Amino acid sequence: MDKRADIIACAASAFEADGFRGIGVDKVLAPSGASTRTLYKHFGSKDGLVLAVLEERHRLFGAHLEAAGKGADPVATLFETLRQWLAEHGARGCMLLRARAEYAAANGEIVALVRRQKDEFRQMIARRVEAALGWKDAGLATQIWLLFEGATAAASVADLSVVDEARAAAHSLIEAAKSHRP
Amino acid sequence: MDKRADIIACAASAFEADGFRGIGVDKVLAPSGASTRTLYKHFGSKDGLVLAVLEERHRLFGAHLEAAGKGADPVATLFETLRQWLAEHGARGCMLLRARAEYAAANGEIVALVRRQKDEFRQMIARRVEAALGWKDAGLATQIWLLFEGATAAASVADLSVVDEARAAAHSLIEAAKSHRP
DNA sequence: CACAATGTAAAGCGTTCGTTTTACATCGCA
DNA sequence: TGCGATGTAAAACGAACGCTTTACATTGTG
Repeated sequence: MDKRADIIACAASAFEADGFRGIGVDKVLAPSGASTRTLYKHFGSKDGLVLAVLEERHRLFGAHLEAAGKGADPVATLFETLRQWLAEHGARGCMLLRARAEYAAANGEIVALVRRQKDEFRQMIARRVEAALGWKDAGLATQIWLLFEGATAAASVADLSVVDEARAAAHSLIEAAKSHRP
Repeated sequence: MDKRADIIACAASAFEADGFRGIGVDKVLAPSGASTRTLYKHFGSKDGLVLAVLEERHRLFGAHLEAAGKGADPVATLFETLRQWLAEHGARGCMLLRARAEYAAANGEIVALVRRQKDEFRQMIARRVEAALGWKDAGLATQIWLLFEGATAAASVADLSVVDEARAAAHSLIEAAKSHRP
């Protein structure tokens, strides 16, 4: 019975739906049934909870990617995992970037955390691009990353097929790169 | 001396820096020197001001695109205008999508407005893709859109060169499309 | 001049915010 | 058995919130 993990999981849904600044701690805690006292024992502050939620969110999506494996096409797997994630959690834009934007002027720790997480994410994509291509291509890796972030953002105002379109674009770019340095 | 426009312009900067829910009307009005009374005369509510800011933001970026013209490469112009915009206004993610996310559960009118604006934006991209290609390609237009949204989001946690990378990717995709149906 | 429109200045409305505090229940372990 | 750790319940804190109101200054136009 890990109350801390329970609070984080329920809080993530609440923040996802109402934003971080737009919801109070009482409503954030309501789904988990925890009291405010327990919140401040575990996290110290609302911002502390936000940090924990972001870390867990990043870890969980990474775990999904690991579980999906790299398969024959490690880049396509990226977008298939994204589509499945969005179908399950709802498409409201990247929670990490949303938090960064809402706390840009209010909490530098959150800004720094998200920057670190995105750097890590980019490196993971670069590794997959190298596996698909046979050699490193930093520019191509960035382009795949942009398609990923674009699909995540766009899915909040369009249907999930944009993720398939991103996957197709990534495939085109990789094929073009292959033909230029075979 | 258009006080209404002045309030909107100053409020846009304030919302950009602190988010929409994370800042009070007093601080939003401070840069323009307007009183809360003037705010409620003009916009009726804080949410009304947000709607006006979003409409102006969408209109202004469209005007920048118009001013830049379509040139020889109407799609490249898209990304060059974006880079210039981000350099001038700062890269904190698309303000429209940020508002949509913050008001997803609180204000359906804002959600609907942003959806309309993004649909309009996609159609403008589709027209540019058709001009560059010589024929319509809805899938390709969506892919270019994803690169645009991806670059806008990514620039908040990376440097502005990601916009150039997005432009390069768009160029690759268009060249590939040309060669497949010449 | 008079009047309507438009603005600022500032106090105050009730509500909600993040946070702290007091009081009490439950459980694993020495 | 007893005690510390961990939890809920609920009240209360000052501050900030969105918004309203009263009072007064400025300005363009009949």
